[in-house]
Amino acid sequence: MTKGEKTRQFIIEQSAILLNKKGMAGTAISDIMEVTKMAKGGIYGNFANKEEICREVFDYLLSQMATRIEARLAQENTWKEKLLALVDFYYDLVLANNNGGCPMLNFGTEADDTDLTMKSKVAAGIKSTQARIAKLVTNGIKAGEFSQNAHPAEFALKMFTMMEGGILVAKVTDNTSQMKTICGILKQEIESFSIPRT
Amino acid sequence: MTKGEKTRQFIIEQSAILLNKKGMAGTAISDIMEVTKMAKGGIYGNFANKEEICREVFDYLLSQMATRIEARLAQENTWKEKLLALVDFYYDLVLANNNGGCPMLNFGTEADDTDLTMKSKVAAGIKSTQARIAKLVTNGIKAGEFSQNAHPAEFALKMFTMMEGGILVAKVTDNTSQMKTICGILKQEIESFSIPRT
DNA sequence: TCAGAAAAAGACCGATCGGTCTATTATAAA
DNA sequence: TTTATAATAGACCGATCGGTCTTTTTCTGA
Repeated sequence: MTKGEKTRQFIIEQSAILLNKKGMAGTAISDIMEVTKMAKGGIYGNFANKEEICREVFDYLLSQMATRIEARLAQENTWKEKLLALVDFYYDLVLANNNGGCPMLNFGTEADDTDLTMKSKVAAGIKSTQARIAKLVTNGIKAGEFSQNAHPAEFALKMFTMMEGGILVAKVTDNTSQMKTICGILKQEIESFSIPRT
Repeated sequence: MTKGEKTRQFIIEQSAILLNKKGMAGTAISDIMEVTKMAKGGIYGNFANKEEICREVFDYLLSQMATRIEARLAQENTWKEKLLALVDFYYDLVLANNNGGCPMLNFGTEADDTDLTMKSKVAAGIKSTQARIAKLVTNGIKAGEFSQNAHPAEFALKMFTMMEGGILVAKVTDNTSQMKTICGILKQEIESFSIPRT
């Protein structure tokens, strides 16, 4: 990793939460200068323009989430436990920390009518997030943990949309009680298609 | 209604979709001048600042939705039909038209970390939207259309969050199929707590 | 240790930002 | 029709925007 690559990564990491909170249009290069304590030349020596910083920050935030999720799920032994842990993960990661919430929600709502490139990046993120959930259900069915009647894609859609909606509610109302209820509903649904251990 | 009040309303109406699409930070006064075909003095003669325009536009978008919902629900006779119509309404209004989507989602995600005033306005909107859904369920229970086991607040939370999440997915992926699935799931759930007519 | 290259600083640029102010125009009551 | 008033146009303001460019500093390999 060259010095340039390190600095580039440093800028991305320092700007990530800022951009996730204030948005792309709401974040100025001067804000990024402030948070990185770098001069403008240092920023633009590593990025062509603001758009590029936004794109890389979004990629970073998504891959960071993915990494943390993988690590968390690896601790669990059954697909059911992994799925339950994933529910908790969203509650913890997105709300407990002061991160600005889910990047797919933030960047997605800002980009949907204005930024085609970012929009398709978010679409890819949503797709793989739902695929991750669906895969856990599918594996659980194969392993005999879940009923054949469980619907992987449908549950993934339900879980993803409720989580995103729940994050919106929690952040706007400054109250996590509804998010807790949502997690409870989802866990109950997971129980409902689980096959009791004999 | 004085001329000033008319112009004020005109500016709000013309700017509403623009602001809902491009966001508060992403919309410049020059954009509002363009869409209203008014000069800067005309805008600032009617509003103290950009924030005030944003606030009034949000109020307008919410009350517009409320009005349309009331009108649509008034056409139905039973609480169940009203509830089913509300599901369809969100699908139609928010996605079919090129409106920029749900203002609570758009303004909420932008404001949650930056704008306390707007944030509490969105919180109020979310609360009353959920209350509207819950009320339909409660009335349905009272009228004997729904089972006593139906949970108004929980269903309202589920429906609201799935809808908002579904709108995000639909807008970002340019595809309404998942939103359709969500509506199907919700309608099925409404059926599940409905008492068959004798 | 030093020379060449890579990286960063910061002055600078034109454009645009939100917002103000005065001159002009439209309105409405007398 | 006149006159006071309300409303709008548009020139203007300083600040800030994203981005460039030259200079200075830092790094690195010989």
